[in-house]
Amino acid sequence: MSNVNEAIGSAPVFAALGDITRLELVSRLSDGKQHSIAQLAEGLDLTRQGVTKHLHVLQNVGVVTCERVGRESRFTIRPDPIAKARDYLARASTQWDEAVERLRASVEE
Amino acid sequence: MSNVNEAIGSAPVFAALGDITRLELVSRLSDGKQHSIAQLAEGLDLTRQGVTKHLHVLQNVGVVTCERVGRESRFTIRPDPIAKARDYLARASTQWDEAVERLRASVEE
DNA sequence: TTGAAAGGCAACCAATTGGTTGCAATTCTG
DNA sequence: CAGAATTGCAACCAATTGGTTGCCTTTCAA
Repeated sequence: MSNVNEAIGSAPVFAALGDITRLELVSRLSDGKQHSIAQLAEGLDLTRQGVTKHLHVLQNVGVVTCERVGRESRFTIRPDPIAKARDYLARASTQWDEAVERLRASVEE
Repeated sequence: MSNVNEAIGSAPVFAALGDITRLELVSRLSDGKQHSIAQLAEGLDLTRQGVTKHLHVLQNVGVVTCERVGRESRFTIRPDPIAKARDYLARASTQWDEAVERLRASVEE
């Protein structure tokens, strides 16, 4: 995939991570285990429905998946999208690192 | 700074990057050079004011800075916030990598 | 000096977001 | 079975977002 397409592919993931509550949810899910909604809502200062909405946002960009088990909805983190976003930022950093280095060199030459 | 505070500190940066137009602007600014608004707006399918608003969003989270020179506003990328966000994602990845590894080990033991 | 270029500011608008409440449905458990 | 737990769905709401247009100011250049 081209760089630019990976960029626009990562934008929705960044948007999903751009909320403190969702970042907290991702953090709680980072143990790799399955968590029910009630479990994830615990201690957060908003209603269960609010948490549900945030989980759906994360699900829509593929950061988490959901599996219904009995009366529970169990959410699990899905590594790939975040890894892609991470790699994108890593390459972006390298890009301006090198650019700045070239600028410095051309000034000092 | 604690991990959780770095997380909530990165949330606004993620939010700022969670838009295709702004991601494109960051990309154009990744050459480390200064760019005027008119220059950055070129080729984008929205008005100059639209671009200005996006630049302000990026400026508010510290991703870019602005310097007025003559009649131009020159924007420059500012590495730090993106680097912080990158590091946060890197640590998050490591975190669930290790967690998943521990889970796998405990299942197979 | 006069016109064009670059940008700031404010008002306005539709769509989205983040949140709520109420209620119905399913599933577990004593 | 009866009640509690867990969730889904829909309606509703205020605030934010992403975008526009119109107009004014500053600055550059012929």
